[in-house]
Amino acid sequence: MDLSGLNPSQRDAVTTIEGPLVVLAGAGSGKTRVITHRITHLLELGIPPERIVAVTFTNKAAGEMRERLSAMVGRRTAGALVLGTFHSIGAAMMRTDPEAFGLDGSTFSILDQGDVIGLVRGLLREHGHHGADDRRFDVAGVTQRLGLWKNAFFTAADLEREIVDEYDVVAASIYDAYEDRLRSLGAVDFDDLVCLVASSLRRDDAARERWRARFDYFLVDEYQDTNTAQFEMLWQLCGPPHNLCVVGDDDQAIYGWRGAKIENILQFARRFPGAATVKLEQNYRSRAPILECANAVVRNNVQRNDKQLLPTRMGGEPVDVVVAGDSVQEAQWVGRQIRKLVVEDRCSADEVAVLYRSAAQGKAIEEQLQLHGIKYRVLGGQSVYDKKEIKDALAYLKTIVTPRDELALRRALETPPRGIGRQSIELLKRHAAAHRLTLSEAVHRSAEVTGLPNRAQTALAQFSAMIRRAQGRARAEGSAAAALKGVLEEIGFRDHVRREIGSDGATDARMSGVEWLMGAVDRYEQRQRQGGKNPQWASYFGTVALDGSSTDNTAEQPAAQGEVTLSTLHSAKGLEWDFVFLVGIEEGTMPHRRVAAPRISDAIAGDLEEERRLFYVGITRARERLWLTRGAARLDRGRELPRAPSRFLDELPASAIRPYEIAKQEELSSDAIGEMAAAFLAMAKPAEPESAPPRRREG
DNA sequence: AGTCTAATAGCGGTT
DNA sequence: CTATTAGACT
Repeated sequence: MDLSGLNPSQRDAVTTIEGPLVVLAGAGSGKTRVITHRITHLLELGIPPERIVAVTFTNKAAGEMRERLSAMVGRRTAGALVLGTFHSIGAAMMRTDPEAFGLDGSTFSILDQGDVIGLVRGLLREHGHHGADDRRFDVAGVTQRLGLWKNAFFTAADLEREIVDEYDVVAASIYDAYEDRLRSLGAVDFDDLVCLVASSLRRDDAARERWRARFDYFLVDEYQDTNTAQFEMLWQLCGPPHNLCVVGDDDQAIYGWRGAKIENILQFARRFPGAATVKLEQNYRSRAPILECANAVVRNNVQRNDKQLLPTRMGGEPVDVVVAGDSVQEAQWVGRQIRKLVVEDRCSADEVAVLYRSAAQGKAIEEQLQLHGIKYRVLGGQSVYDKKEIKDALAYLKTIVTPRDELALRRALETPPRGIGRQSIELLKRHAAAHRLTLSEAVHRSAEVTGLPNRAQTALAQFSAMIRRAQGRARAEGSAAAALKGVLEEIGFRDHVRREIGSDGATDARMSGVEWLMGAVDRYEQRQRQGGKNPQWASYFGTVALDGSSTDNTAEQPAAQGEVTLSTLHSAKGLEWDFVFLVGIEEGTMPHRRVAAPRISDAIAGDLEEERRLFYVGITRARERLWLTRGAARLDRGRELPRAPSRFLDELPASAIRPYEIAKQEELSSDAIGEMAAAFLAMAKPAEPESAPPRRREG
C-alpha cells in the first residue's frame, strides 16, 4: 500500500483497522482519499470484498466511490463490496432474507414520500379526520411525525409522552393503522428499510448471528447525519470487536430536521469505549481567506468539537460580499459574472457552482444562464421519479409486470379518468377481500362485481383486456418497455398530459421525461436479458424509488462537459468547485425564516446552529473564489419586500472579505449587452448545442 | 364520474 | 406569483 501521498493523520485513519475508530474530517481534508485508501488497504490485507460494508450518504456517492475503487482494485473486486446507503443496503438485506425482517417475500414495494402522503391522506379520511381535508392541514406534518417515531422505535403506547400538539394527536391516532396498511399492501416505506432491519436483528438472535457472520469491517461516511435507527442497524450488524470506522464532521451536520442525531458523532467514543479518534484538520481545498471565513462563522456554534481548518493553499482573493438592489438584479449579476468566467476568462463551466438555501431559488439563476447560453445542471429539488407524469407512466409499467402492486394499479385505473372512480375501486376492493383475490384479479373479473355503474363496467373490461394484451406482448417480445409504450399510446397518454398542464411546450418537456423513463427501463431490461437473467422488477422499482439523485433527463447519459452546477446547499455537501456563488444570504432565507417562526406542523423545530452549519458547508465548497450575494429586496407573493442581510454576514472577519455594491447603472447597461449577445448567438448558430438552451423552460 | 372555475394559502432541506 | 383544491356544473 502506497501511503506516501497521505499526511500522518490520514495514514492513521487508513491503517487503524481493528476496533472502533472515528475520523473527524474537516471540510476539504482529503476524506475521500482516506476512505478509498482504507478500503484498498483492507483488501490488500486479504479481507474478501463481500465482507466489507461501506455506507455512503447517497446512492450517487456510492456509485462514485465504486468507480474510484474500480480504478484502484479492479472492477470485479470493487463490484463485490457491500457499498450503498443505509437504505439501499437494508433493501438488499430484506430481499435476500425477507422472512427475517417480517416480510412475506422479496417482492415488496418501496413507497416514496408522495406515496406515503397519499396513503396517510386516505387513512385520515377513513379515521374521520375531516380536518385533513382542510387545506391548511399539512399531511406532511403527520407523515414526518410517523417517520420520526418509527425511527425512534416507539410503540403506540410510548406515544402518550410525545403528544404535545394537535398534529401529534392526529399522527398518534393512525400510528398502528399506518403500519398495518403498509404490511397489507406488501409495502415498506423508506424508514422501514432501516428500522425493520434494526428491530428484527435486535429481536431475533438467529437472524442477528446469521447476518453478523457475513460481514467483518464497516465504514460509514457522513456519520454526523445518521439517526437513531441507522445507529441501531449498525450496532446490531457489527458486533464485537466493533470493527467500525465512522467518518464525518459535526460542523457539517445538516439533516437534524429529518431526525439525524449529531450526538452520534459527538459521543461516538462513549458508545464505543476504547474508540480511537483521528482528526483531519489540514485543508487542501480552499484558499486562506475562504477558510478564515469558514472558521470564523462556525466558531459561533456551541454544539461542536473544537477544531480549525488549517489552510495549505495560501494567498487568493478575499471573499466578495455583494449586495444587489433586488433578487432579479442579484441573479442578473451572478449570470454576468459566470459569463465573464466561462466565456471571457475561458474557465471551465464545470468549475462553477451557484448554491442556495432552497430549491426554488435556482429558477432565477436558470433563466439568466439560459439568456447567456450557458449550460448547466441542477442538483437537489424534486426528483424525476416524483413528477406526476413519470409516476403515472411507472404505474402502468408496474401494472403490467408486477400486477400485485395495488397502489400502482389504483393509480393506473384512475389515470387518465375513464369512469372508474374512488367508489368503483372501493367496490372492487371489497369484492377482492370477500373472495380472497388480489385487486388485480378483481379487475380482470370485474363482470362478477355487483353494483358497478355501467360506465365503470365497460371501462374495466377494456382496461383488463388492454393490460392482458400488454402482458402477453411483454412476454412474447421480451420487452416490457415496448408493451408500456403501446399502452401509453392506446390510452392517449400524451393528450392526458396536455390536458393536465395546458401548454404544448410544457407537454413536450414532460413527454421527453416519459420517453427517458422508457429508455431507462428498456436499457435495464436488455442488460438483464443479455446476462441471461430475467428482469427483477421489484428490485428495479426499489432502486428507482431510492434513486433521488436523478433530477433531470440526462442523468443516465455520460456527463456532458462544461456545465455550471446549480444546487441546494444540502445537495452540495461533499462537492467542490473553483468558483462558488452563494446567493440569497439574507435573513429569512439563510437562516431560513422557519427557524425564527416555526409552524405547529413542524415535527422538529428549525435550529439556528444547523443553519449556520449549512452556511459553513456552502463556504467550504469553494477552492479559489467565493461570492456571497444578497438582494436588498426580494419578490414575496408578488410583492417586493425589503430584506435584511443575514446575521451570518456579521460573523465574517473584515480582513478576509471585500464588500461590493452593484450599481443600478451597471446592471442596466451590462444586462442589455448580455441580452444582445445571447440573442446574437442564438441567431448565428441555432443548431449548435453550445448556444442552445440546455433545458427547455416550461410555458 | 369527471371537468371546469374560482379562491386561497403557500413559498426548507432528502434517503 | 404559483400550485393546490373546494365546489359548482355537465
